Amino acid sequence: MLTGLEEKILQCITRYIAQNGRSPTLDEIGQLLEIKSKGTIHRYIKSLIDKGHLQRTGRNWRGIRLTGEQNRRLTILPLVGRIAAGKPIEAISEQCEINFSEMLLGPGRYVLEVQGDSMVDAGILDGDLVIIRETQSADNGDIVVALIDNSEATLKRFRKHEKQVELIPDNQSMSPMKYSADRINIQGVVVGQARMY
Amino acid sequence: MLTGLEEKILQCITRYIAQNGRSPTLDEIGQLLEIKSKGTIHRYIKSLIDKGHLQRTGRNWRGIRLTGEQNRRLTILPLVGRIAAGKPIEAISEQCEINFSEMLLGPGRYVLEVQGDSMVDAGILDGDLVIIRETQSADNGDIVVALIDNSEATLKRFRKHEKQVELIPDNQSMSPMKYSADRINIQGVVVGQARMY
DNA sequence: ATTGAAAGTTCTCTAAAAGTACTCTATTAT
DNA sequence: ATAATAGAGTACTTTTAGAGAACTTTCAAT
Repeated sequence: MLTGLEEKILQCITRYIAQNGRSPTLDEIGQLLEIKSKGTIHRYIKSLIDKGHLQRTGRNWRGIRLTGEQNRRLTILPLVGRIAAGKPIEAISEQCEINFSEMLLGPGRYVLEVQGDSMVDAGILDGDLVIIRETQSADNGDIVVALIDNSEATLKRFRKHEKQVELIPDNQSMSPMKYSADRINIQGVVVGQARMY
Repeated sequence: MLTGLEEKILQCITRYIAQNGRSPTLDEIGQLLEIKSKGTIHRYIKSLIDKGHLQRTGRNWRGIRLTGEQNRRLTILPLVGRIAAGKPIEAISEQCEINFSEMLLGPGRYVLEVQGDSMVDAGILDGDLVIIRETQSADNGDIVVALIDNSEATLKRFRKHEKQVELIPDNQSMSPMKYSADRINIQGVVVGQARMY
């Protein structure tokens, strides 16, 4: 169980290492978090080490390491910055966090594993997971789970015309298909996508 | 059986944890429910603990925990099946759940926002989030955050040769680059990728 | 090898915030 | 009537957060 400051310091160290490739000094942490006493920082670093979230390499300066052990049940990760080829990691000004729980989970949601390449140009590959929000309607441009003639299911981009519905694969080697609206049932829309390595 | 207020408090705490990743203080609960006395809140929290719907970790601040079931609901979604073009959704035989917490989160991890198209063929698009595990080493084929000459950061596929390191963009219109091994520092490897719509 | 600045360690003191344990009151349903 | 529920409020304890002084260790420039 981490206190507020412990959490802040841990995230600050994680960010610093990600951005600079080495760990910060106590004073640098103090500067980033606007704490003037390095004694205070040290106290919390120590308790983070005791709790197994950090470790020290000998007694070197900048000798803090992240452990990688110790399972915290967390749902929040620090958003450290933007990475683009040929530049240093661009730090994000404010302390920013990504809450996956808030992002992806919610009532009426479920996960499907994607099979096939019909959406590769949208960055949805074979084997990816898509998070679906259950709904009967969709907007133009949404990626939907559509049921055709109550028998086939498919994942396609949705476009509604006058009395027809167009299902568009995001794959240059496949062609869009048009159906009369009454043959298509929307089962849900894609609200997220995830992949593990 | 829960009383009306007990129910309200339990829901309030569950929502707070989902949104903030940590439990609320008594005063915060009071604010959300427009109850002025934290003594009252405390009384109901206590009875919820007695009834087994909540638990406390030690005597910490924000030390309220959800018990098993409710806690798991915050990070898991049901994996319903596989979807492929032209077939009904193929149900997955066993009850299967995707636990995003286990999958993506953990200590020593952080998130970067990807800028640019260097990994599009790997399904990592401009604006996607990648989850990085902090490490100094990588295996061939891993997608890594590499620091070149301690100044540029880049996201590329990693391949080690005898004394050289090759950084390969997954993008047909870009070329791989080779560097002598001492110019390259691995900062982390990609363990996950996520996108929201 | 010496040495001084920078970094880390160990303390003590203070105070604000959070949790705990009560008492007292009002409302409501049985 | 009375028991259960809901709420206010007060007094108290514990935890967390922060400042700062005094000390030791590390590192790099000479």
